Amino acid sequence: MRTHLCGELCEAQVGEEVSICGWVNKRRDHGKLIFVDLRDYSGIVQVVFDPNFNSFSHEIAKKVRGEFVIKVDGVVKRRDEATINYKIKTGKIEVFAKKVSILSEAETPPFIIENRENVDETTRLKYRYIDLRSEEMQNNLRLKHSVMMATREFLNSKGFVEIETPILAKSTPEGARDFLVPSRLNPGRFYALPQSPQLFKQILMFSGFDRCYQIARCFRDEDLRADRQPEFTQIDLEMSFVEMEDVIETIEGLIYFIFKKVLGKELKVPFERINWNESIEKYGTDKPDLRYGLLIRDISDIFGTSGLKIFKDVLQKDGKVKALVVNEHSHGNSMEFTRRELDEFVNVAKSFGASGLVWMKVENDKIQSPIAKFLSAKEEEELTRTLDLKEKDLVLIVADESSKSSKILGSLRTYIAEKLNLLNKDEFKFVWIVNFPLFEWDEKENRLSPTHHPFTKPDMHTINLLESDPLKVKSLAYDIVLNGEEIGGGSIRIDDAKLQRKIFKMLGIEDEEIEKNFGFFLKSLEYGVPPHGGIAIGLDRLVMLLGRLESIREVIAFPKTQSAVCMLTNSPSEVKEEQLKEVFIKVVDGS
RNA sequence: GGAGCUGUCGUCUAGUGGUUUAGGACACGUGCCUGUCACGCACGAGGUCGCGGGUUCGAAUCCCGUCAGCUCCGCCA
Repeated sequence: MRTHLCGELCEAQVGEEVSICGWVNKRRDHGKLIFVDLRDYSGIVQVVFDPNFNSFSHEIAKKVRGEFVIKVDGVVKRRDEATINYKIKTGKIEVFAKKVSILSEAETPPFIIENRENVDETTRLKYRYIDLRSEEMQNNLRLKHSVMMATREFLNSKGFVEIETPILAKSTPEGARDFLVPSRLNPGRFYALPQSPQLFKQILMFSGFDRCYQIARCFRDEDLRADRQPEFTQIDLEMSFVEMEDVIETIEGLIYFIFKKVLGKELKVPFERINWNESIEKYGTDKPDLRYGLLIRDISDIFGTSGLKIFKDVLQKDGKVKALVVNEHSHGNSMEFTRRELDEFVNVAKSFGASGLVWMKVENDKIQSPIAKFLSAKEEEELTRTLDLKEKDLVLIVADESSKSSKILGSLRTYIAEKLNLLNKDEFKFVWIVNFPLFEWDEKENRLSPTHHPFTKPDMHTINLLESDPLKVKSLAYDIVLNGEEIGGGSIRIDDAKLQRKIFKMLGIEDEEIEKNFGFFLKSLEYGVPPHGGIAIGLDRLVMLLGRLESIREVIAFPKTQSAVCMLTNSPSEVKEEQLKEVFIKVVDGS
């Protein structure tokens, strides 16, 4: 049908007869001459319809409109020096049309493709087939494809086997909310779409595949965010006879390979590592952005004898006074915060759950602050020395329960970094978070819950605390963080049925529930299991960051809105009564 | 479940109680135009101001509710 792609035509084809197909990007009608910019995925080329050259095709070109799909047979000609368009790759040539066929007419498009950046996302999602024609979306999805290709190439070369696991899987009440699928053949029973192929990939290790991976679709029925969709894709892998170091090394190799292959960028490996508690202490989060400083400091000691009620009360209740130092060093240039901006920080901190925020700024070598008059000379001196305060430095202080004050300042840290433009968009800063606690305390349920997941192996150096102080037990889990986004996480898994059962029990799962939900898995652990571990990398997030994009929706062809609706197909939708009957479902309350 | 922001021709937007018969740009239609590439010129068509209620002599504008989209908190083992 065609001999060339629009974007690949160049001076080499001058004089040749070519056939090209594509969408009409733009038509410019000069009465006699008509110019059409023809677009396919490779690029744009100008087609000239000249009545003196071919009057028949010129007549047809009069009817052509934007987004029509046409086929053009013509001759490639070199453009006159004066008419060269240096803005496009094919600007030195043009195609003189001998014959044109309209393959498909098109309604006037709801938006101009080149203008998509300014168009409401709802409209773009409703007409996703048009949005996807844009250079940006083509690039984004092709970028994702390249990452998938590189992943397969790398893992295949390391002895991994790609194995599929069920999409119709088993519901386990642990973890995220499941998407349920009713079973027509088994009335009243349900499959669940997998939140991850976790247990299947472990069992494949028990089956002796040694190493396997899959580019796996995962489903979680939780609320959406800019970086979260109800269905998303993970690079999911599992390895036998390995320790944490082996998995980490494999992933560093994979990420290095992807960046080299896809962006031509050589990353520094190995990546930095931070202990989980250090991450929380210094950055107030388990996914720190290391592209900038703004460290959190514990200044409780300074206020140990303080008469200041807001600090005294917190410290007496075992809380902490913590500070975020915003200084010229981390900012890169001189700064001055207005009263209005300081008030804004207070409000932002409150929106993150702070009961208050105290600010201090150094002006003319004096500390200015709403609490300045309550500070003793000694406290002021210690603050200046401990935090190494210089002229114009700003200190933001939160006093609260230790982890809460860290978390609030961590959120504030991100907010300020964005506001002060501390983020280098071209930098890729990876970091491993290690030494996670095995459990967290679930305030609402009043029981232990796993930090990673219940199959994570405890760090054997701390296993003796399992009974006495379970919250102090560390795990062999690891997260990989890129520019403040968690892009993956994994662990060495429990390979002992007795320990696995004990962990389930500690999580407060009844014996009966354990049998019902995990009986098959506990049994599989009893027939010869290799030490094993793995990791899952969030493919969409990784590609989003690789493409320096703001939203995961930009790397998913047909994403859902924040209320989990597909604007293109209008799913989810109601179904016919008969369909419901077949699967024994009765809608009780649709509201 | 909660907080914030947004909603005006196909698209992007101006309009903060009366001069609005809701204005502009792009797109669209018709005509003219042989070198444009953000083509140009002329004319034209196109709006339940998200929806419902209220306040007012008068509402796109103020108030209440509601819906939708986005960002965030909770949630995401």
